[in-house]
Amino acid sequence: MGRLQRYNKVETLEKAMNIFWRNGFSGTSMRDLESCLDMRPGSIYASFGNKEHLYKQAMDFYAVRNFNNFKKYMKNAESFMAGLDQFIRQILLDNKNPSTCMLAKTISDISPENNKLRAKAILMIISFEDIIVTELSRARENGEINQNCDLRSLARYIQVQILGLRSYFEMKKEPEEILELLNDVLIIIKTKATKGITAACHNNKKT
Amino acid sequence: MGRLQRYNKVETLEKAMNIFWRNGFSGTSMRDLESCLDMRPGSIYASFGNKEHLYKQAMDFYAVRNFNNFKKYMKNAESFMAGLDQFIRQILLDNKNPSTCMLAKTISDISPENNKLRAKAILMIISFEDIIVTELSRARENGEINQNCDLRSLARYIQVQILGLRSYFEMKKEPEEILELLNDVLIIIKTKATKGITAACHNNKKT
DNA sequence: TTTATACTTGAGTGATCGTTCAAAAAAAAT
DNA sequence: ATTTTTTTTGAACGATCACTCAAGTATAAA
Repeated sequence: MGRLQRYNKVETLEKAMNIFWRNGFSGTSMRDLESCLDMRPGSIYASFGNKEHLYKQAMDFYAVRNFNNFKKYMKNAESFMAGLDQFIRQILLDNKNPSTCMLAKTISDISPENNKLRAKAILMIISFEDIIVTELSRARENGEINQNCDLRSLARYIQVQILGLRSYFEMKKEPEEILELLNDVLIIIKTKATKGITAACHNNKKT
Repeated sequence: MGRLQRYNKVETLEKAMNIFWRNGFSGTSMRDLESCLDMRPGSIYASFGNKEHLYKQAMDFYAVRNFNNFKKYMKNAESFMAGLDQFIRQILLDNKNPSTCMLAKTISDISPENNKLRAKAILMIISFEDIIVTELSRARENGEINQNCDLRSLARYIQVQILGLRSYFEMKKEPEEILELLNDVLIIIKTKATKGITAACHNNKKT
């Protein structure tokens, strides 16, 4: 039956995710990974293939954990808005991890030659948008959202808000500012959802 | 008087900015720079110091160009909102450069050890926020903005919107979606500016 | 106890990294 | 012409990069 595995694959992937998330793909060396995972190169390559493949698996780990987190908050909350509030709040107030989305970071980090990783990240961001749409349509059935509201369009808007907040608070984390901006953003999402506004004209649109 | 300089410093810095902006600090090698700038390593080091110093100068170049661009649009437009519209539109619809803000990218890219670069990027983002506040107060004098409006807070909100849009459209650039989202975002900024809303309570705020 | 199997180890691979510097080249001054 | 000054050049440096693989170690079956 051979020697037993010294490393738990899930725990190891979480460690890899943390360091990749913080330092990026090209900012993380195999030697960084060796000390972070407490594994020698041979073991890493035997378990995860190469650096790129390990990054892919770390991204999968990140995405699945995030998607499940979002669904969990949505399930437990009394409304879509309450769930969204809790979900974003937990991300922004967490000081252990970067506030920037790892998928967004991958898309901007990766040089043209590694566009396999880029493409994968894009697919996963779109998947998350699909999940938002699913939750939105459930919320609409509960009467939380206007019938005329374009859910896909609203989901895109929500994505922009989340990415904006996460990107902004990567530079400074002052709780009062976080909560004020989060509050602003949520009020407007709620207004958009209940009023069903999509494409009213603002004054300098020439059409 | 010695040999004449073969390279124009400004043009060279622009090239350096472009490749750094696209590939990031650790994603760009000196050899990439050598071929992009058409300079041999000795010349690069003589003109710009080392890689980190060159990156700093490229960031300065980026920031100054962006700040001036913003001011130019504000000066030429008939209103703050019209200027903001043109400014963001031009960034998002430009296909030659990444849509992500180079400063935001620097902040998320850079590993803890290089936090000189990080700190510089943060300072410059805050400077941009100051410029927004300046333009907002001018707009308030023109009666475009409510007297009760907290300009610093609104500037922060605008930053989040810009960062969100730029991050989102780094993954896909579909003009209709860009224009729709930009329109959505601008309407809400205008509403916030004219109504002077700051911190109304949304339904699940427990205070 | 021995054998077969599965996993870990870490020295070592060639390639590429950021960086240096002596020599060559091009201009002005003598 | 010769010298002086400034810039460019590119081979070469040690360090680090991602990665390999033969040898070592730990388990279960025979």
